[in-house]
Amino acid sequence: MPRKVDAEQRRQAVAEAVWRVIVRDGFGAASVRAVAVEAGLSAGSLRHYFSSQSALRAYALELIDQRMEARLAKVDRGRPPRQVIEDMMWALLPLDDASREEHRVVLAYMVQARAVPEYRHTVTAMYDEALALCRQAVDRLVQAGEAVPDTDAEAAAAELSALLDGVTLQAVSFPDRMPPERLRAVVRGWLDGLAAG
Amino acid sequence: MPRKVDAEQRRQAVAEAVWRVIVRDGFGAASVRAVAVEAGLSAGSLRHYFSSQSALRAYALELIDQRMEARLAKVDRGRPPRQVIEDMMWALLPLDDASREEHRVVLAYMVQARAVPEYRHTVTAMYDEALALCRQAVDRLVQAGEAVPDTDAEAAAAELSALLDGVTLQAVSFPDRMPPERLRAVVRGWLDGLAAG
DNA sequence: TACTATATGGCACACTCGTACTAGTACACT
DNA sequence: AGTGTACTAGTACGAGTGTGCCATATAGTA
Repeated sequence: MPRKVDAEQRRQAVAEAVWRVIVRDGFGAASVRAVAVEAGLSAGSLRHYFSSQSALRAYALELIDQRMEARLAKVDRGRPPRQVIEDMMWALLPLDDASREEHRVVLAYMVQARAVPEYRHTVTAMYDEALALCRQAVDRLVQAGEAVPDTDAEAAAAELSALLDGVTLQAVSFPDRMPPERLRAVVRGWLDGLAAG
Repeated sequence: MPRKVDAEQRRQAVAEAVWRVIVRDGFGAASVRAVAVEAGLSAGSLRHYFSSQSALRAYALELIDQRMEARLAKVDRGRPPRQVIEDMMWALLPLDDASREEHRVVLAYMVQARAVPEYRHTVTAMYDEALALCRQAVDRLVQAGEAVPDTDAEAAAAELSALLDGVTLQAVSFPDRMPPERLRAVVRGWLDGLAAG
């Protein structure tokens, strides 16, 4: 018998199957049976890892949040401010197929969260963290002299946060209109604008 | 019996019922039966106006697109450029409960469009029109001397488009974090920044 | 070798789904 | 008055849903 640590790996594998089904066929298609097939299990077997469908979906959301935070934590902080900030953005923004699919999952949950209160806490926490990150970015750029001193940090952070959500939405929904190079250019352009005043 | 013009009104009323169900219970909850109840009809009766569920959902998307374009067309063009541009933005952005719900519907379709190719054309057209509108806005501001002459209009339009999508997404998903005043402030702040260079 | 916990798959139940079909009603036109 | 069209409601069917239940298999332990 696999030990407990393997059970957690299996739960994660099932959650990743949830992501794939959501990306391929939409949130509503993530039925217990469809996820079980995607994960290579039977529906009855899946229920040994998740006692209900809502528990399954909730875990899949929690896990994607953890994965994104882990990716952000890996960014090397020992570089120039502007470089660290850009690296953080590139770690969070949908610049390749894998992260695009991740953000599609997050967006699907964000939309569903209005009908399913269970998702609201995690989804709102992700927004708050993104906004806080933007605020830190602006503060550091001001402190490093790469932004005009009279910058309204609060307003600039709100604007940056909206800009990042916008390019993310566009890259996720219209990947041919917002490819990685264009996405990077938009973000870099805004940061340059902050420096120029 | 009601004549044809009344039948079209009924179709629109049913489509609005679709919107309400999507906003309240999510896209997947817009079943034929649920929409029929919301519209005050029987499921069998609803099928006399829409031959299938996909036709119903497709019409509900087309109609919301028409409604938004109509709202945009109503903006008075005979005012100073900056005013006209702001008025257009306020006509399109989710600044009250009604337009917030409209954008929730659009966002739901945008997410579903990845699984249902039928929606892609309309949704992509809406994006393209928004981007074109941003491009026009930047051009007019440059022409009116309310933006620095060396502005990269293409890049600025892309940035503005992303910013608008971002504040829309935030106002729709986190209305308490992005209330109308804050949304207006973000947009005005960006336009001011364009003028300042 | 037994025993137990974990894991797996299959089945059954009540429910909802889209849709086809039928019957009945009300109005317009000849 | 008769005929046809538009409309409404209801029912039925097959498919898919979440979930409870149970039989089986495997691996670790006494």
